[in-house]
Amino acid sequence: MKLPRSFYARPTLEVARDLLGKVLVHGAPEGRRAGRIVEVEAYVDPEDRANHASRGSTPRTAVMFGPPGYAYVYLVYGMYHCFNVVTEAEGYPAAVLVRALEPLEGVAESTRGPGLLCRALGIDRRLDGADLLGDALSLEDDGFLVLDDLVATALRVGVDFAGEWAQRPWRFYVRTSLWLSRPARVARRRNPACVAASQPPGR
DNA sequence: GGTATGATGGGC
DNA sequence: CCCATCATACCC
Repeated sequence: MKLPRSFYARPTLEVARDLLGKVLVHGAPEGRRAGRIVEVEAYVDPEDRANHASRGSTPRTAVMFGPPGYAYVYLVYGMYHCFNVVTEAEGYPAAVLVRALEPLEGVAESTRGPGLLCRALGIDRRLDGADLLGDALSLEDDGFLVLDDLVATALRVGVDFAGEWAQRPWRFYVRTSLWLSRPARVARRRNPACVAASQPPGR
């Protein structure tokens, strides 16, 4: 079932954590494309320099100032799109960036990264401002549960320019997933202990 | 294993 | 000029 509006109208860090395990669905004309969310980042605070809305409302960021449960989709580095979920009450600009999906349905390319997953699901700026309770783009709960023990936090990727705000541990991911973004996979190789609990005991 | 760099185009 | 990225080239 689709997540209700009330799911999104909450503190952004709670929404980010709870988005892990939910299913992102693009109801494209060519068919349904879907994946399970395994990695996200929170853009929580209007003062956060990494938050696109920290310089006020602009044509690009206006949707972040609107009601929760809508898509914020933008072009990044001229080549890729990024998909975000607008959170909090109307007027408070915050969002969660979806960074990686486990492919579920109709997916032929990699979904391991925010730009790649948009390409794989066919998400672009035409879906900016889409209502996530609508048919084109939605988030669904299929009953899959991500236990707290499987959730790790880390610094957000690519926001070094944001000064002290870059030090906030506002990235959340399923630490055992095979489908994380490249930065998350590299970090895990450097610190295998972060998946130790997922290894079967003994042989 | 790691870091550096260019593609590419809209935003401010 | 700035980038909420990614693939590739090259070096240890």
